[in-house]
Amino acid sequence: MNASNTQIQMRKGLLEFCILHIIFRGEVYASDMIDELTEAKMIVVEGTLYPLLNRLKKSGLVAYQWKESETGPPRKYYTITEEGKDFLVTLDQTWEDLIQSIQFITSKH
Amino acid sequence: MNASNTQIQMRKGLLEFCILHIIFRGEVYASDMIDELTEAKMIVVEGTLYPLLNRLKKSGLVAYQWKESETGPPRKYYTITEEGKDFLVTLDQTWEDLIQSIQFITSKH
DNA sequence: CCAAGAAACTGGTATAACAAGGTAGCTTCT
DNA sequence: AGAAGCTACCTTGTTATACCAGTTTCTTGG
Repeated sequence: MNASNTQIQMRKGLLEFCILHIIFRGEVYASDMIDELTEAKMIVVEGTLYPLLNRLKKSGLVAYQWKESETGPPRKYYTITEEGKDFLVTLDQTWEDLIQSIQFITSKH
Repeated sequence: MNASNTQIQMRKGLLEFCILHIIFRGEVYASDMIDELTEAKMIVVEGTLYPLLNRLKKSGLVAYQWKESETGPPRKYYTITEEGKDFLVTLDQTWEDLIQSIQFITSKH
Protein backbone atom coordinates (compact mmCIF):
# COMPACT_ATOMS: atom_id res chain seq x y z
CA MET A 1 0.00 0.00 0.00
CA ASN A 2 2.18 2.78 -1.33
CA ALA A 3 1.47 6.28 -2.57
CA SER A 4 2.08 5.62 -6.25
CA ASN A 5 -0.37 2.77 -6.35
CA THR A 6 -2.86 4.99 -4.57
CA GLN A 7 -2.55 7.56 -7.31
CA ILE A 8 -3.20 4.91 -9.90
CA GLN A 9 -6.23 3.62 -8.05
CA MET A 10 -7.68 7.07 -7.44
CA ARG A 11 -7.44 7.88 -11.11
CA LYS A 12 -9.37 4.81 -12.19
CA GLY A 13 -12.40 5.73 -14.21
CA LEU A 14 -11.38 9.38 -14.28
CA LEU A 15 -9.14 8.85 -17.27
CA GLU A 16 -12.10 8.08 -19.46
CA PHE A 17 -13.66 11.31 -18.26
CA CYS A 18 -10.53 13.33 -19.05
CA ILE A 19 -10.08 11.84 -22.48
CA LEU A 20 -13.66 12.48 -23.48
CA HIS A 21 -13.12 16.09 -22.46
CA ILE A 22 -9.99 16.37 -24.54
CA ILE A 23 -11.66 14.86 -27.59
CA PHE A 24 -14.69 17.07 -26.99
CA ARG A 25 -12.52 20.13 -27.50
CA GLY A 26 -11.61 19.07 -31.03
CA GLU A 27 -10.00 16.52 -33.28
CA VAL A 28 -6.93 14.93 -31.70
CA TYR A 29 -4.82 11.84 -32.02
CA ALA A 30 -3.26 9.70 -29.31
CA SER A 31 0.03 11.56 -28.88
CA ASP A 32 -1.81 14.86 -28.53
CA MET A 33 -3.84 13.34 -25.74
CA ILE A 34 -0.82 11.98 -23.93
CA ASP A 35 0.81 15.41 -24.15
CA GLU A 36 -2.25 17.12 -22.72
CA LEU A 37 -2.66 14.59 -19.96
CA THR A 38 1.02 14.83 -19.09
CA GLU A 39 0.76 18.61 -18.92
CA ALA A 40 -2.11 18.18 -16.49
CA LYS A 41 -0.03 15.68 -14.50
CA MET A 42 -2.31 12.77 -15.34
CA ILE A 43 0.46 10.58 -16.67
CA VAL A 44 -0.76 7.86 -18.98
CA VAL A 45 1.04 5.24 -20.98
CA GLU A 46 0.15 4.05 -24.45
CA GLY A 47 -0.83 0.62 -23.22
CA THR A 48 -3.58 2.29 -21.21
CA LEU A 49 -4.70 4.82 -23.78
CA TYR A 50 -5.16 2.66 -26.87
CA PRO A 51 -7.45 0.09 -25.30
CA LEU A 52 -9.43 2.94 -23.72
CA LEU A 53 -9.88 4.65 -27.07
CA ASN A 54 -11.04 1.38 -28.57
CA ARG A 55 -13.59 1.02 -25.79
CA LEU A 56 -14.90 4.51 -26.42
CA LYS A 57 -15.13 3.80 -30.12
CA LYS A 58 -16.90 0.52 -29.62
CA SER A 59 -19.38 2.24 -27.32
CA GLY A 60 -20.11 4.83 -29.99
CA LEU A 61 -18.95 7.75 -27.85
CA VAL A 62 -16.17 8.74 -30.24
CA ALA A 63 -15.33 8.27 -33.90
CA TYR A 64 -12.07 8.51 -35.79
CA GLN A 65 -10.68 9.30 -39.19
CA TRP A 66 -7.33 8.27 -40.62
CA LYS A 67 -5.31 11.26 -41.74
CA GLU A 68 -1.98 11.55 -43.47
CA SER A 69 0.90 13.04 -41.53
CA GLU A 70 3.68 15.12 -43.07
CA THR A 71 6.27 13.72 -40.71
CA GLY A 72 5.53 10.03 -40.42
CA PRO A 73 2.87 7.33 -40.56
CA PRO A 74 -0.85 8.18 -40.75
CA ARG A 75 -2.73 9.03 -37.59
CA LYS A 76 -6.16 8.26 -36.15
CA TYR A 77 -7.85 11.53 -35.39
CA TYR A 78 -10.67 11.20 -32.88
CA THR A 79 -13.84 13.25 -32.60
CA ILE A 80 -16.69 13.02 -30.14
CA THR A 81 -20.14 11.82 -31.24
CA GLU A 82 -23.51 13.22 -30.18
CA GLU A 83 -23.88 10.22 -27.92
CA GLY A 84 -20.46 11.00 -26.49
CA LYS A 85 -21.49 14.56 -25.73
CA ASP A 86 -24.56 13.36 -23.90
CA PHE A 87 -22.50 10.90 -21.93
CA LEU A 88 -20.00 13.59 -21.07
CA VAL A 89 -22.79 15.63 -19.48
CA THR A 90 -23.60 12.75 -17.15
CA LEU A 91 -19.90 12.26 -16.41
CA ASP A 92 -19.60 15.92 -15.46
CA GLN A 93 -22.47 15.44 -13.04
CA THR A 94 -21.01 12.24 -11.63
CA TRP A 95 -17.72 14.02 -11.00
CA GLU A 96 -19.47 16.91 -9.25
CA ASP A 97 -21.39 14.47 -7.08
CA LEU A 98 -18.20 12.64 -6.23
CA ILE A 99 -16.46 15.82 -5.14
CA GLN A 100 -19.48 16.63 -2.98
CA SER A 101 -19.41 13.20 -1.36
CA ILE A 102 -15.72 13.35 -0.57
CA GLN A 103 -16.10 16.89 0.67
CA PHE A 104 -18.89 15.76 2.96
CA ILE A 105 -16.77 13.00 4.45
CA THR A 106 -13.44 14.75 4.74
CA SER A 107 -14.82 17.96 6.22
CA LYS A 108 -16.65 16.33 9.12
CA HIS A 109 -15.18 16.46 12.60
CA MET B 1 -20.37 1.67 -20.94
CA ASN B 2 -23.19 2.88 -18.71
CA ALA B 3 -23.46 5.54 -16.04
CA SER B 4 -23.65 3.23 -13.05
CA ASN B 5 -20.47 1.42 -13.97
CA THR B 6 -18.82 4.80 -14.44
CA GLN B 7 -19.72 5.76 -10.91
CA ILE B 8 -18.22 2.54 -9.65
CA GLN B 9 -15.02 3.09 -11.61
CA MET B 10 -14.68 6.72 -10.57
CA ARG B 11 -14.99 5.74 -6.94
CA LYS B 12 -12.27 3.14 -7.16
CA GLY B 13 -9.43 3.95 -4.84
CA LEU B 14 -11.37 6.79 -3.27
CA LEU B 15 -13.16 4.44 -0.94
CA GLU B 16 -9.95 3.68 0.91
CA PHE B 17 -9.43 7.41 1.31
CA CYS B 18 -12.94 7.94 2.67
CA ILE B 19 -12.73 5.05 5.09
CA LEU B 20 -9.42 6.19 6.51
CA HIS B 21 -11.00 9.59 7.10
CA ILE B 22 -13.95 8.05 8.88
CA ILE B 23 -11.73 5.93 11.09
CA PHE B 24 -9.50 8.93 11.68
CA ARG B 25 -12.40 10.74 13.31
CA GLY B 26 -12.71 8.07 15.97
CA GLU B 27 -13.41 4.47 16.81
CA VAL B 28 -16.01 2.91 14.52
CA TYR B 29 -17.15 -0.50 13.34
CA ALA B 30 -18.22 -1.60 9.89
CA SER B 31 -21.92 -0.75 10.10
CA ASP B 32 -21.10 2.75 11.32
CA MET B 33 -18.90 3.20 8.26
CA ILE B 34 -21.55 1.97 5.89
CA ASP B 35 -24.05 4.37 7.44
CA GLU B 36 -21.67 7.30 7.06
CA LEU B 37 -20.76 6.41 3.51
CA THR B 38 -24.39 5.97 2.60
CA GLU B 39 -25.23 9.35 4.08
CA ALA B 40 -22.51 10.83 1.88
CA LYS B 41 -23.94 8.95 -1.11
CA MET B 42 -20.89 6.73 -1.44
CA ILE B 43 -22.87 3.51 -1.35
CA VAL B 44 -20.79 0.53 -0.34
CA VAL B 45 -21.68 -3.09 0.22
CA GLU B 46 -20.27 -5.33 2.92
CA GLY B 47 -18.43 -7.49 0.45
CA THR B 48 -16.41 -4.44 -0.51
CA LEU B 49 -15.85 -3.04 2.95
CA TYR B 50 -14.59 -6.08 4.83
CA PRO B 51 -11.78 -6.97 2.46
CA LEU B 52 -10.78 -3.30 2.37
CA LEU B 53 -10.61 -3.13 6.16
CA ASN B 54 -8.47 -6.25 6.18
CA ARG B 55 -6.12 -4.67 3.67
CA LEU B 56 -5.81 -1.55 5.80
CA LYS B 57 -5.15 -3.68 8.86
CA LYS B 58 -2.54 -5.79 7.11
CA SER B 59 -0.80 -2.62 5.94
CA GLY B 60 -0.66 -1.34 9.49
CA LEU B 61 -2.75 1.75 8.75
CA VAL B 62 -5.53 0.80 11.14
CA ALA B 63 -5.95 -1.41 14.19
CA TYR B 64 -9.03 -2.92 15.78
CA GLN B 65 -10.35 -4.07 19.11
CA TRP B 66 -13.17 -6.50 19.75
CA LYS B 67 -15.89 -4.96 21.88
CA GLU B 68 -19.04 -6.40 23.33
CA SER B 69 -22.35 -5.14 22.02
CA GLU B 70 -25.52 -4.80 24.07
CA THR B 71 -27.70 -5.71 21.15
CA GLY B 72 -25.96 -8.58 19.39
CA PRO B 73 -22.64 -10.20 18.58
CA PRO B 74 -19.32 -8.47 19.37
CA ARG B 75 -17.97 -5.84 17.01
CA LYS B 76 -14.57 -4.94 15.62
CA TYR B 77 -13.93 -1.33 16.45
CA TYR B 78 -11.31 0.25 14.23
CA THR B 79 -8.86 3.03 15.05
CA ILE B 80 -6.21 4.68 12.91
CA THR B 81 -2.51 4.15 13.61
CA GLU B 82 0.25 6.76 13.46
CA GLU B 83 1.30 5.25 10.17
CA GLY B 84 -2.27 5.55 9.02
CA LYS B 85 -2.34 9.22 9.92
CA ASP B 86 0.81 9.85 7.94
CA PHE B 87 -0.61 8.00 4.99
CA LEU B 88 -3.82 9.97 5.21
CA VAL B 89 -1.84 13.18 4.82
CA THR B 90 -0.40 11.94 1.55
CA LEU B 91 -3.84 10.79 0.44
CA ASP B 92 -5.22 14.26 1.13
CA GLN B 93 -2.50 15.69 -1.07
CA THR B 94 -3.10 13.14 -3.81
CA TRP B 95 -6.78 14.02 -3.82
CA GLU B 96 -6.04 17.73 -4.04
CA ASP B 97 -3.65 17.11 -6.92
CA LEU B 98 -6.25 15.01 -8.67
CA ILE B 99 -8.88 17.74 -8.41
CA GLN B 100 -6.36 20.20 -9.80
CA SER B 101 -5.54 17.94 -12.73
CA ILE B 102 -9.18 17.38 -13.63
CA GLN B 103 -9.89 21.05 -13.21
CA PHE B 104 -7.04 21.85 -15.57
CA ILE B 105 -8.39 19.53 -18.25
CA THR B 106 -12.10 20.21 -17.97
CA SER B 107 -11.78 23.98 -17.85
CA LYS B 108 -9.79 24.31 -21.06
CA HIS B 109 -11.47 25.50 -24.25
C1' DC C 1 -34.72 -25.27 21.24
C1' DC C 2 -35.50 -22.60 17.11
C1' DA C 3 -36.09 -18.44 14.40
C1' DA C 4 -34.43 -14.01 13.43
C1' DG C 5 -31.21 -10.63 13.20
C1' DA C 6 -26.60 -8.60 13.55
C1' DA C 7 -21.86 -8.79 12.42
C1' DA C 8 -17.98 -10.55 10.14
C1' DC C 9 -16.27 -12.96 6.27
C1' DT C 10 -15.46 -15.56 1.51
C1' DG C 11 -15.25 -17.02 -3.49
C1' DG C 12 -16.08 -15.97 -8.08
C1' DT C 13 -16.43 -12.32 -11.65
C1' DA C 14 -15.76 -7.84 -14.03
C1' DT C 15 -13.23 -3.80 -15.01
C1' DA C 16 -9.45 -0.75 -15.63
C1' DA C 17 -4.77 0.36 -15.49
C1' DC C 18 0.01 -0.98 -16.07
C1' DA C 19 4.30 -3.24 -18.03
C1' DA C 20 6.48 -4.88 -21.71
C1' DG C 21 6.46 -6.09 -25.51
C1' DG C 22 5.16 -6.29 -31.09
C1' DT C 23 3.89 -4.49 -36.02
C1' DA C 24 3.77 -1.21 -39.76
C1' DG C 25 4.65 3.13 -42.19
C1' DC C 26 7.71 6.86 -43.16
C1' DT C 27 12.25 9.43 -43.25
C1' DT C 28 17.14 9.84 -43.24
C1' DC C 29 21.70 8.52 -44.03
C1' DT C 30 25.14 6.10 -46.25
C1' DA D 1 18.82 0.29 -52.48
C1' DG D 2 19.44 -1.07 -47.75
C1' DA D 3 19.76 -0.21 -42.80
C1' DA D 4 18.58 2.44 -38.94
C1' DG D 5 15.52 5.11 -36.43
C1' DC D 6 11.42 7.32 -35.37
C1' DT D 7 6.42 7.58 -35.11
C1' DA D 8 2.01 5.64 -34.42
C1' DC D 9 -0.90 1.99 -33.35
C1' DC D 10 -1.88 -2.32 -31.07
C1' DT D 11 -1.71 -6.76 -27.95
C1' DT D 12 -0.91 -9.95 -24.09
C1' DG D 13 -0.37 -10.95 -19.36
C1' DT D 14 -0.56 -9.23 -14.60
C1' DT D 15 -2.45 -6.66 -10.71
C1' DA D 16 -5.73 -4.20 -7.87
C1' DT D 17 -10.30 -2.94 -6.59
C1' DA D 18 -15.07 -3.39 -6.40
C1' DC D 19 -19.32 -6.04 -6.84
C1' DC D 20 -22.54 -10.05 -6.20
C1' DA D 21 -24.20 -13.68 -3.77
C1' DG D 22 -23.57 -16.23 -0.75
C1' DT D 23 -21.76 -18.47 4.40
C1' DT D 24 -20.56 -18.58 9.33
C1' DT D 25 -20.87 -17.09 14.07
C1' DC D 26 -22.92 -15.01 17.92
C1' DT D 27 -26.90 -13.20 20.53
C1' DT D 28 -31.55 -12.45 21.80
C1' DG D 29 -36.62 -13.33 21.85
C1' DG D 30 -40.53 -16.45 21.44
